[in-house]
Amino acid sequence: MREEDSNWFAKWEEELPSPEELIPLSQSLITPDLAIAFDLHRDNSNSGQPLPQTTPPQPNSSTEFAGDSTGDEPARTLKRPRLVWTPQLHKRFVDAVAHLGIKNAVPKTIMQLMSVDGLTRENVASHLQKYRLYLKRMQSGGGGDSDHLFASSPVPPHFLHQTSRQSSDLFIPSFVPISTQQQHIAAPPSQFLHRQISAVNFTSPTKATDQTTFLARQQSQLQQPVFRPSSLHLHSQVANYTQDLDSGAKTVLTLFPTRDD
DNA sequence: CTAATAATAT
DNA sequence: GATATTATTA
Repeated sequence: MREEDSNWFAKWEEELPSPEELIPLSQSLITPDLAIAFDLHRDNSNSGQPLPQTTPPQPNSSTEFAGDSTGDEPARTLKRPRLVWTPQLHKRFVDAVAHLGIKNAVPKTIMQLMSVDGLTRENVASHLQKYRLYLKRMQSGGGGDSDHLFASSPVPPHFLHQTSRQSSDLFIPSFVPISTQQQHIAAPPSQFLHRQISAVNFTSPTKATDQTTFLARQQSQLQQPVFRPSSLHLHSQVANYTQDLDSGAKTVLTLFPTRDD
């Protein structure tokens, strides 16, 4: 089965374009601020889950912020919409876990590595929990037709084999710097599709993954519609976390700006 | 952090 | 109403 170990990554890296990868997800992160700014409080009629394939538009190119109302400051204490784990997002998750190694694959670290703005530790923790259950279930019974999301991303063999420890994950080849060029979190209600907000998300600076910071940042953006973040921006930050990895971990990740997803 | 349970969406 | 997904709590 060793051969598979060599191959699995090859196949993985091959990155075969699955339908999910191809579909243009128009999912952007809508901050509570924006939500309220738009007068959309909690429309659960349809706001929750955007059907993956029913979301046609891709008007994300516009960096315009409709109606930057003046009185939207309280980003705190507001409940942000449910996070929707898209295949892409999940892939980032899996990548992060894989590259961190099971050992360091804890919510906090994963979150940091993912560098997905707006993503909280709780989000990752919850997803990680479910992911572990999925792995377990897979070892046991196998064919699970329910876990469509998880099935969309290949599961590194390492995950299945050992339950804990093992840092062999370090030898993993080229690591894709998880740059947050266009991340999709939370689904925009259909109503909003008209005024689709293209939230340009940059990775967190040094370690400020705080929601507050993030929110503040987005707000700033709203007021300064002059952002065209280039890749440069990104990897300078990405390079940062290298030190943050496990103290024993020497095999630092090779981070180049890749526009994978 | 992890596991269990509640809440919410489909 | 049941099931799946995510959030919250222990």
